[in-house]
Amino acid sequence: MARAQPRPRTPSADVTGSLLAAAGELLEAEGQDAITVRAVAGRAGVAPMGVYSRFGGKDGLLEALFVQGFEELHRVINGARGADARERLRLGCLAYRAFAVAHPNRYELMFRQMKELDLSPEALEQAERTFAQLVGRVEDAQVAGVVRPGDPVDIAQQVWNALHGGVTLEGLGVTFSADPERTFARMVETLLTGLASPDAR
Amino acid sequence: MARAQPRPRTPSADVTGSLLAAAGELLEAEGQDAITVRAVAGRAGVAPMGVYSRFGGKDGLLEALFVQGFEELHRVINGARGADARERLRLGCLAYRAFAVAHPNRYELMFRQMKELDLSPEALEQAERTFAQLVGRVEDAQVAGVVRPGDPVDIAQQVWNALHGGVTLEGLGVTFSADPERTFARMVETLLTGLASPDAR
DNA sequence: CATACTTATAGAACATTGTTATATAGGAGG
DNA sequence: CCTCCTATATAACAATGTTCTATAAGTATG
Repeated sequence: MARAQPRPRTPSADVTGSLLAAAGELLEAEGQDAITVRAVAGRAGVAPMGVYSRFGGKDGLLEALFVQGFEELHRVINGARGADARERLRLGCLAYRAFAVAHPNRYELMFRQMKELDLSPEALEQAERTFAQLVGRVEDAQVAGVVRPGDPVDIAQQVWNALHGGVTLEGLGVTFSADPERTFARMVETLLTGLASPDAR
Repeated sequence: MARAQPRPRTPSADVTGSLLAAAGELLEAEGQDAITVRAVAGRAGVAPMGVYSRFGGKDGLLEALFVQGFEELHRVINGARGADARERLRLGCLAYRAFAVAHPNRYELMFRQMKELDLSPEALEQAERTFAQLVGRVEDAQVAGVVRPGDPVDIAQQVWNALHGGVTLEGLGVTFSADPERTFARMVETLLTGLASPDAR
């Protein structure tokens, strides 16, 4: 009997995972602008509607990539070990850059989305956990006497400012130094040296 | 035939200036995303085509805003005066932040466009002039003996990294410190203190 | 097992954007 | 006065995020 042609449907049960994986691949390979609803859905083998039913729209998909990114960043920093507190703080900073260099498009997305879309509390919490990691290493360095006393959050913010600026400018390709990695490492040393002496003000 | 003047007849109004002004107003008021070809042309009272005949497209318009921004940033830093070389470097850093805080959307555009569109050599030169300004203040501080010897470009890059990161994170609203301006000022002090001692490596 | 109901998905449609093509108004030159 | 050229306005085109609608797949119910 001549029935109307049935519409092909995706047998895969893990549509959410397929979409997220497709978006991640597009992001790493071609950058954030390559993430279009149609491109992601096409790569995942589903219709564009899937992005809306599963993630509530493109923004939800980007937020999922944002959270993934901070989870990975947290892992990378956590993997930086050192003999003493100063070294752990220093290597944590270098690990921060290593992540950004290894995943430039992901890093860019993480901080661009921070402004463009209003993130859910859960997503923000993941970012805050990563910052708390830095605060913890600062506190350890204070206890060890290699970083001056004072609000560790304020000091960690100073460090984060410098780290973020360094990887951002390097990612933009607007570094004027010949060896950005070395300049970054020196900047971290400069900060640690400056933080070793009491606040001048 | 060939005319002596390339543009013998000017339109009744300064269309180029009107478009640029309209784009600047939209940028400052509503941010970069508000800059659409139709919105800019409408505000300037001309047809969308004007953006293409005058600026070669939206990218040309954004580049003009980019150049304007670096010109203004250069002026603001240049206006920062101080009693000695260290103070001039310090106040230059604070002036950098003052510009970014006063024109957050403009600042964001300046650094976003640096990646997204390939800028003309003239536009890049304006940005490099602004960086050279910072290098000059570093050199003066080296001569005065308040910044360690070494490649001034490398040291200026360290400083610029920190400045850019500070204003970027503040602009994103992801500062964890209670008083971002104070944290920024302290970060500059930390850097200057660290740069006062010879390179540890 | 068969039927009715719910849910998820495919495909099309809509609004907005940057861009390009086409037609027209308004001087400049002869 | 007529013709040509430039600039502008209008319209059309392609891509994108989003919404709408019909229907296939799945689930409960008798």
